[in-house]
Amino acid sequence: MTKGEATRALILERSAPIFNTKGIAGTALSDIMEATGLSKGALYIYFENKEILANAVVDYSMELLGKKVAEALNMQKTAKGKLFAFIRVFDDPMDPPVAGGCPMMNFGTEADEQSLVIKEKVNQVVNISQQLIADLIKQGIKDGEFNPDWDHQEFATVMFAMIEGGIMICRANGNNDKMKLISANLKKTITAQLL
Amino acid sequence: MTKGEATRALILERSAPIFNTKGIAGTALSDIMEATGLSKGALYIYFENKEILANAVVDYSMELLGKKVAEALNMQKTAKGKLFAFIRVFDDPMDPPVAGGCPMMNFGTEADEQSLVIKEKVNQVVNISQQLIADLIKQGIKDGEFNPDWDHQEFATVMFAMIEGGIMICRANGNNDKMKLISANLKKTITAQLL
Amino acid sequence: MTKGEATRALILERSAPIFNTKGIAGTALSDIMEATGLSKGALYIYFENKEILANAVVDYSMELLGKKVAEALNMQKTAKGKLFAFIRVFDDPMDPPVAGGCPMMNFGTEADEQSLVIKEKVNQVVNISQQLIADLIKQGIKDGEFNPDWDHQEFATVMFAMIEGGIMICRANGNNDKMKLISANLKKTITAQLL
Amino acid sequence: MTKGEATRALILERSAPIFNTKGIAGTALSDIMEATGLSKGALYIYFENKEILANAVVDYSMELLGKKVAEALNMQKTAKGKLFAFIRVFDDPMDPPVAGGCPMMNFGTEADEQSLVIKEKVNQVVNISQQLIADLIKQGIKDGEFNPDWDHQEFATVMFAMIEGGIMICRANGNNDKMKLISANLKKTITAQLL
DNA sequence: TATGAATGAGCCTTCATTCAT
DNA sequence: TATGAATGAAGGCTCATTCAT
Repeated sequence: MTKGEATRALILERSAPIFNTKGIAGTALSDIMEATGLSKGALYIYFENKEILANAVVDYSMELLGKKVAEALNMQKTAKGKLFAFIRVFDDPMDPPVAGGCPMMNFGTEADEQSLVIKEKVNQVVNISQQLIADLIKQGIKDGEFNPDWDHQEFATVMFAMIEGGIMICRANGNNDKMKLISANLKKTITAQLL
Repeated sequence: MTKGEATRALILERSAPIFNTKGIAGTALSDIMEATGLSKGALYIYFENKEILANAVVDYSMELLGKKVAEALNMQKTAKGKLFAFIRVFDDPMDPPVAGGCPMMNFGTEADEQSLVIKEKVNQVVNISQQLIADLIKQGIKDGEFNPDWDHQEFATVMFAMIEGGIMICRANGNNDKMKLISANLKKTITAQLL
Repeated sequence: MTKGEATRALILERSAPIFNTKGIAGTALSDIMEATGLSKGALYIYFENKEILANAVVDYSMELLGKKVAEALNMQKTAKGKLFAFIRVFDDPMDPPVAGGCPMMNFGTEADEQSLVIKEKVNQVVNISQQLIADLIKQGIKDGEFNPDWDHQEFATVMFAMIEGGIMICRANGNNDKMKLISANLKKTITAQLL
Repeated sequence: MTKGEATRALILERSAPIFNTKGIAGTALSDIMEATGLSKGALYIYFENKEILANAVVDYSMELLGKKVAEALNMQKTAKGKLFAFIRVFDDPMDPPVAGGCPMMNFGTEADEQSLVIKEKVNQVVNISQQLIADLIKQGIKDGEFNPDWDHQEFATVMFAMIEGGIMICRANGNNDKMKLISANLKKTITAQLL
């Protein structure tokens, strides 16, 4: 990794929590200068403009989230284990896998009518996430782990919605209480489908 | 209503969808001037500064949402009817009860680390909403409509999370497909608790 | 004239010599702030951006030049008198009719490959100027003042080119010496065509 | 020519049309980096700063123009031939001897109140050009080619002014039409002085 | 009550310049 | 000789806010 590549990586790493926290419109380049210790001019060496930086930060945050999920899932063998691990990744919204909250929700709500590019990035991750859950269940059914009549597509959407809604509630509340309820409920439903 | 009160109401009415759509940081006073047809000076007569206007807009949006829910619920007699009506209010995220999307999610994610005042307003509505659902179930149980063993507190949170998560998915997708799945699932669960 | 109109006029008046002297690219908004005593924000009330201001300044300068020429010509009765008056307007390139030099040459050379809008504005004034000279001669011929065989179209172009070239020479030299030669030569040619 | 000298020459060659086209203020070092394929640091090895580069480019452009004129004149024997050749060099302002337009006019108008050094360089070339024409005529008179009463100093200035003014008109017009008129007129005047 | 002229801080961006490698 | 990472001043522009009218 050349020095330039290291600086580029540093910028992404340090900007991501800021964008995720303050929003894209609410983040000033001066915030990023402060967080990185770089001059304004240096930022423009690596990112043509703020919009391009914002897009790169969204990509970075989504990839980071994906890695955290993959890591957690890889440590499990069974479908049930993997589903429970997925839930655990999002179990603690006050200390989330990507600093600042859920990037899907944060960037999604802001981009809704601001940036088509980011809206589409969010859309893809939202879809992939549900598909991942659905695929886990399908595999579990194939392995004789789950009830073959379980509607995996429906449950994937319900589970993903419950997690995202739970994040939203907990960040409003300022505590994780409601997420505990939700993850318990999800685990109960999953367990009920075990053969 | 004096002329002044009418102007104040007009400002709130016209600004609400803009703030809800573009976010608070992303909304300029010039946007509101354009939407209301008022001069900059006039806005400052009714609202001391942008922050105070934003707070008032959040209140207005939450009240509007509350009214839409109350209206829908008042047309129903049974607890089941009221729960179904609640779901229907949020059934169409692409044409939501408050223009621009769900104000709880939109203002909540932005305010998360920006404005404690708005964060607290959102928190209250989030809690009241769950409480409303829980109370409907409690009443339904008292009236002999629902299974008395139903955990109303848990379901209230689950249902609210599923709706909010569903809104988030649908706005990312750009269509209501997944919300149909979710509301069908919710109705199925509710029906299952009927005596 | 409202206060706003007065301010707008002031901005044009004070910016014109600066743009004409330093060029459009070379003129900073801070130069105009200083010259007008206005704040940056105030300039943007009257002109959407620098390009629009520059275009307005070009218009203003060309109109000013046109007025100076018209004024000088209106004081003369004969075609010869008017032609001589035209020459006199440009007789003193070190103290030109529009402060900073000839706006046709200054804006024309800069706009050449920078701004199609200004290039076209300059083109029009360049053509109108030659046409004005040609028309004066035509009128003089009609009035029996000039030799009817005089090629007025050719002379109009030659005279205009000599004046513009003369301005360029004199501003390079830093004195009006060569312009004296040129205007004497022009007057000689004109006189030679008198009947 | 060492490699360093070659690089220095390359920079001048490639920058000249850019400076001549976009102006000195309007040319960024990044334009020159792109045109030369060199890094920022490399440019600073050969030219201490932008001003010194600009001065060198002006010198280079003027020398290039001088060479083109000398070449054209050397192919002619008679004074008339040389004068006609001089005119031909400037005959096609849309495809001028130095790419981007006449450097005397372009650099002259910009430098007028910006750079005394460049203003003086332009002044010298403007004077030398007229002197060259005057000397050609003087030689023609001495050789018995031209009428000895011809005011060579006056005509030199008139001819030079007409050419420069013609260039300005044609670049505004976007075509060479008026230059044809002007060069025909000049040739007619010269021919009239032949013995 | 309402306007609109004006401000100034702050934003994004560009650019000439420097310097370690 | 040449690179490219980095700087910081300055440029154009936006925007919340003020205030005389």
